Amino acid sequence: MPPKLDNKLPPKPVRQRLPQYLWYVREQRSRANKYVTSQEIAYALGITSSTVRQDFSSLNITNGARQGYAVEELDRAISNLVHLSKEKPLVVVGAGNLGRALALHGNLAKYGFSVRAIVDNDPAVVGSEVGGLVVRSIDELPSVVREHNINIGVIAVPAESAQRVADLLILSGVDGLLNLALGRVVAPERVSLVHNRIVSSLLQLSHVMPVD
Amino acid sequence: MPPKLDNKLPPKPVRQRLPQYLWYVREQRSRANKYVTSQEIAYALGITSSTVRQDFSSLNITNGARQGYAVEELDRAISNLVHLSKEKPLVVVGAGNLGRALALHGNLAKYGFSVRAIVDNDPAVVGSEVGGLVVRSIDELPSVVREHNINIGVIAVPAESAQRVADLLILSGVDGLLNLALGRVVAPERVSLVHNRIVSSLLQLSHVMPVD
DNA sequence: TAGATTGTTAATCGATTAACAATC
DNA sequence: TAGATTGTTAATCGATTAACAATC
Repeated sequence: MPPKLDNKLPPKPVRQRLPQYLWYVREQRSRANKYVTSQEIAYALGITSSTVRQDFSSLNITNGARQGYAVEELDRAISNLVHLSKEKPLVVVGAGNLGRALALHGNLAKYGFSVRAIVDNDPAVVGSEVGGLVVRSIDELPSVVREHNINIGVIAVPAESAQRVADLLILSGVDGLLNLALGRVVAPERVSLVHNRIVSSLLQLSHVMPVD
Repeated sequence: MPPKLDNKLPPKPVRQRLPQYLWYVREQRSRANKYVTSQEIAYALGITSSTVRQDFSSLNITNGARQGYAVEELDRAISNLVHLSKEKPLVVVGAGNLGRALALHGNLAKYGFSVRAIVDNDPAVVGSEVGGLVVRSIDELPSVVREHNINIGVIAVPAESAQRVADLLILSGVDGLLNLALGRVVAPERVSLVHNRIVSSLLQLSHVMPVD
């Protein structure tokens, strides 16, 4: 039996926490801290140390049972898991405020994401420049995707067009979608789909629905 | 015993779905559909009809056991629950790309959120205009919050400053925080806090961590 | 009424937490 | 070694789903 070749993806909540783990670990590293315990991490992220250990258990790192996790090794393990150093080319559909903000968003690059193209359906916008990229027509989407080996599409269009754009992206060969629109989007099994909606987040603020 | 005065907040996952319910219901309304069943809603949002009914059960609406829910009544009930028509003033901290996109984001208004002010700590940015608002200095935050009766603060600054900004917002009297930064943010019990991180969403795309 | 759909209880599923023996 | 911290199993918690009697 091989060592431990289970190539299973960590469950969604774990994947959600990975970027924060990474951020915290780097923070420690930049302060020249060599070790960090599950308790410290837990406190910093507002979760329990048990969750931290549970999450890390699949990481296949050396057991630092006396002084906690070795910062450097942790960094490497997590970075590796999220393919941090691998370029992940993406296209932004919709050159409105949100689309532009995303294209200019510096943090994406830090995690290996690279905005390779931005497209829009408004002829008045096509041809204008956003962060060094010329906005191209949505009609060119298929060729743009092919050209740049893009496999992630970001949907930053009004709700009504979200599904249409999704279909077009999938047709163009993308296999991952980030939907920023409120609209309904469905995708076939083989395409992974994540929703991120600012308005929903705001409505989650519990005091928005006061008990009084 | 009074009718049913349990003033309990719906659980977080329900709150997450409310905007989507609302969006779908309005969609139907705009098509002049009078009734909608839990099955139709479920299909549209990619969840089960059981979840839909479970979520709606606390809504205190008339039982439309034959033809489903009355669109108009649903709309009213959900809108009411999320205080859709009530103005919810907010301040955006950070006039970078993300902050500006948010301030210009039309959808916020549709849900009753109103960006009343935007502040930044960079003197070069203070004084410039974003969507009809003049960017003010972060030093003025307390008075800005008081002036406009703001109770929601949006954190759109680099990770390193996130906690500092949060503290300042809380001190200024805000009781809800939306954190868009990757950094760690903690807040006292009485302040509600929600995180929304684009990078985390992107990393959730499962194909970013391929099994091969 | 008969048929369809809800509202609600109970069963299932999955994630978080607690606990503790194994490890350094 | 003794003490601290991990890795992992078992217990708990909460959300989703299934099922079905109540309702229109």
